[in-house]
Amino acid sequence: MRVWTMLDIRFVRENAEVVKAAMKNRNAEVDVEAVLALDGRRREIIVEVDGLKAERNILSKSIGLMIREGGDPETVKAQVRGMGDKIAALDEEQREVDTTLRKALLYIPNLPSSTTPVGRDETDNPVVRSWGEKTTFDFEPQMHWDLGETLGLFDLERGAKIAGSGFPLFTGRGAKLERALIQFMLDLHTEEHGYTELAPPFMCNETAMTGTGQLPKFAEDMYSISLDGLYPIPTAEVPITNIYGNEILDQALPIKHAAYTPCFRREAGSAGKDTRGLQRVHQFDKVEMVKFTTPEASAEEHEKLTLDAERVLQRLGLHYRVIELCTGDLGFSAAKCYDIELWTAAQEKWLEVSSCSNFHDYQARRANIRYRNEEGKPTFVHTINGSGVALPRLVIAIMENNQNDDGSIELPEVLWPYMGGLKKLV
RNA sequence: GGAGAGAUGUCUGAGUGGUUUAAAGAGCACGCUUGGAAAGCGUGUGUGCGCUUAACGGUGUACCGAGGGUUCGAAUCCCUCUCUCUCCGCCA
Repeated sequence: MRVWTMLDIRFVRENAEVVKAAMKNRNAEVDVEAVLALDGRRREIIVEVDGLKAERNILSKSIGLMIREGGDPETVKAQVRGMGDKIAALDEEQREVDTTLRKALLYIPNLPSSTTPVGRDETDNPVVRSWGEKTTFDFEPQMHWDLGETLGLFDLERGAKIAGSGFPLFTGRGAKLERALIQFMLDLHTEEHGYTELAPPFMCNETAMTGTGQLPKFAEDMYSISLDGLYPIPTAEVPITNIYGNEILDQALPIKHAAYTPCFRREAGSAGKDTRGLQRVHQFDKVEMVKFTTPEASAEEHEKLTLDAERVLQRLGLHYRVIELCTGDLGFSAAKCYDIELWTAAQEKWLEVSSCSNFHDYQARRANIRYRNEEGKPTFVHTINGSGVALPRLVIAIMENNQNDDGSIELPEVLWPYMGGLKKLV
């Protein structure tokens, strides 16, 4: 049985202290010693049971021979039957140990990259770079929830009526703006950045959700359709990464995919925080980029993917900054991560619109995605993904930064063709 | 939702309880042959988990859609499930 590993169990065995230190930097409580004990017992059992099976195979063959030659195999049969009982017992114990070990391993987060800054929480995240400048107003700027209502771009009350708070209903030109932004971003990534577009399922099964690391630990963050064992996706990362699950890829790397999907998040535990308007919602649109690379190329491909996301914001003329998450703030599956944040001049704060992560081989191990290295040996790929970008906060930034004193909103020039020539929301 | 057929290695495709140690063919790799190539001939050709080895390797075990079961022994028999195809029903 393949014990799913997020961390290479051999690596953990040989570098226990490194793993312990990494978990400490993450503020993650992980019992490495318990894992090592299970691993040790597992290997003991395998040595013993494989030896017994080898013996049994030889004896079983001799029984076949005896029968063919007219001998009486009953004595040997009885002997082998006894061995069978012992084998069954050991097999059973191994199954239990495997299950326990696998479960423990699934709850261990990835090791941060050696280049990830060590820090305790989000206050230790360094700013890597920024682009553009803060908008200034010579009038009192309005918030997007007021602008949107006045201009008829969305109707949050009616959205809440049919699905609940946090399920926005876009209307008229607001709905068209969503579609325009999606199309603009997909065109940019496919035509200029070399990504192949996908239109994946919007629901995934438990295996896929486990492959990318959402399950088992973050089940409460996900919606679930228990009757069918499905989960509405929290990000396109889940379906896209898992399409190559249990495969040995024979195509050239990197593989680069981009896709639009809606995203569904319960946002458990964040109730009431920054939820006004479109800031934090249960369903939102997003264009996602996913790459599969060799370990050698992953660091560079991660930087490039981040730049691909930034290009979206540059074309839209929006002021942003890139921060790097420190070890204490890093997501569960990520080894290294840049967040891109948009400035909104009305609320005067930064809004996260993209998270660009390098997972190293963590997801590839969980989902079993491999390629053949130069020696022809199956090797886990590295996976990288990032939003390119998420819509609601992007819409907020466009609305709040581009507003005029009469409450109208200037649309970025790159969107004009996608809005049927419309340049301004009045 | 109902009925039927099917799932074997990189591919095609044999295999209904014991030299299956998964036939055969194709493909691929290497070698021989050749001025070079083709043909021909020969050799090799998966994955996981262990043990062993400095390494190359060696060795054991498991894997014939998945998971259980029967048996001394399962690709083969039994049960459950998944997926694919065909027909019917329903439906955008």
